[in-house]
Amino acid sequence: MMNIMDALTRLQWNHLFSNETLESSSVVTYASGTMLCSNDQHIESLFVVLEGRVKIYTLSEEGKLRLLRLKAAPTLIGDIEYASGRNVLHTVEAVGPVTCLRIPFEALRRYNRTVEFTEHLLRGVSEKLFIEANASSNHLMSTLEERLAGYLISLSESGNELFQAEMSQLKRKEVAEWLGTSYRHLNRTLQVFVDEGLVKRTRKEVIILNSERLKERANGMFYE
Amino acid sequence: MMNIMDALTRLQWNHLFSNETLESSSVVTYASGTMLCSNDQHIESLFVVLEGRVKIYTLSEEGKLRLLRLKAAPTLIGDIEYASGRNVLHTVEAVGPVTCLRIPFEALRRYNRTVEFTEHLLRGVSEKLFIEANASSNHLMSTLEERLAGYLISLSESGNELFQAEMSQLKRKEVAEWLGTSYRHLNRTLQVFVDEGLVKRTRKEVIILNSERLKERANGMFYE
DNA sequence: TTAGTGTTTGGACATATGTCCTATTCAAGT
DNA sequence: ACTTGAATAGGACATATGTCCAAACACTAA
Repeated sequence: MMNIMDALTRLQWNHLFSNETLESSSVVTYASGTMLCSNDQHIESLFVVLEGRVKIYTLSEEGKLRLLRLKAAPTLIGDIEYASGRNVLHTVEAVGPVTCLRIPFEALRRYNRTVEFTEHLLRGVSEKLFIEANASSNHLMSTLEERLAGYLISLSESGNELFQAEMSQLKRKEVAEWLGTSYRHLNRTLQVFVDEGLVKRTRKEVIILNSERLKERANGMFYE
Repeated sequence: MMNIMDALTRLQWNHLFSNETLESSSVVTYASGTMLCSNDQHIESLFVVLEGRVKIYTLSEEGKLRLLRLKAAPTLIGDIEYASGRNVLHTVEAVGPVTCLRIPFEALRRYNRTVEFTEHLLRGVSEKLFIEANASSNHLMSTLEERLAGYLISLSESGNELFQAEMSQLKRKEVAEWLGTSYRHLNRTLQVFVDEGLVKRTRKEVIILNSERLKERANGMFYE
């Protein structure tokens, strides 16, 4: 059983929550595959993901999946909903076992309306907005070739460890979902790069052969 | 010359700013077409748009325009950048004369770190995130036919006055930019609706003939 | 009027991407 | 060693959308 205060201290988030708030909270553990919250549902707690990784996506009515991100701890889940009072924007699912601190919104409203905490939320939400907006622009303005090249480059460049930790080891199908395209088309585009000698493809992985030219293909696209 | 306090009181935003903050601020007026801030630039002030309308968009390096929204006062500009410390996310341009209260970030940092104000920003930013995320999902998951039908329906339904006020009277070209498509393709799709008798098209406007079937075509798409 | 400029309309064509299917390959289990 | 199921690979075809262009129309200013 993990010690909450230690965990929060490690993240330097210990000053964010009042004692009353923490007393109203609980540590929860989710098995792989569990949904912490799902699309359009009501939500009543903030989750502080302390350990493990989560998958964030939206599922449309027709069943299409839009994968937004794989995120490693620490992350806040439910901050957007707490701030806006709306239903859940993106579904969050545990990838492997996940430990979180679950804090009821009610406790936050009662015991935690401090400037520090609110500013923390604000920073987090605006950061998310930046990522979402950029992803959306990129998607709108560039072709899969550019985005795929960008993805491969982003995985290989140093100084991008966070992205790498979170977004490498996606399965091919997940990469397609993340890039917002079909599995078929991802393969097709990969093959183009293979034909041009930019990458080599084994059954398990893609190896960059010519990162110079691949980066040109990415045309400025870079994820972080 | 407008009275700031009156204007803020009318919006019920008077309690948000301290006296020191307001003393560091100034009222500015922009002529139509002026950029309040532009893409990727540094910004040092928050703008409270008190009167007029602004156009929010991003301009890619290649010169492609992505129109996000036409927004009427009251709106905050620069909140996202203030919260995240990043450069400007979206360009904002005056459509017609615009009056704002300009508040230096520095003043906010010094004299305005209250819970009320921070929560106000937080609500605003998360609201923007919702809109952005939905727009982006819609775009990704649906065809222009659905989005255009959705746009037309959204303009015609009652109970959607805010959207109508902000988004009607776009020129055809702007509609295309907003829907994220080419002028050509917008016309093509419009023609499909004409051929099916769903709408009538004069040189200046589009008139809905069969809102029933048009709504079916929208397939749930609705803007507000 | 005439010229000039911007807006609307639509043809012709190229291309990015999706859908549907079928092999093939690999890994895990019985 | 067989079977089964997931994951990879790619053919064939349909379609949504972009690009480039030219004609028709409308509005303004000289």
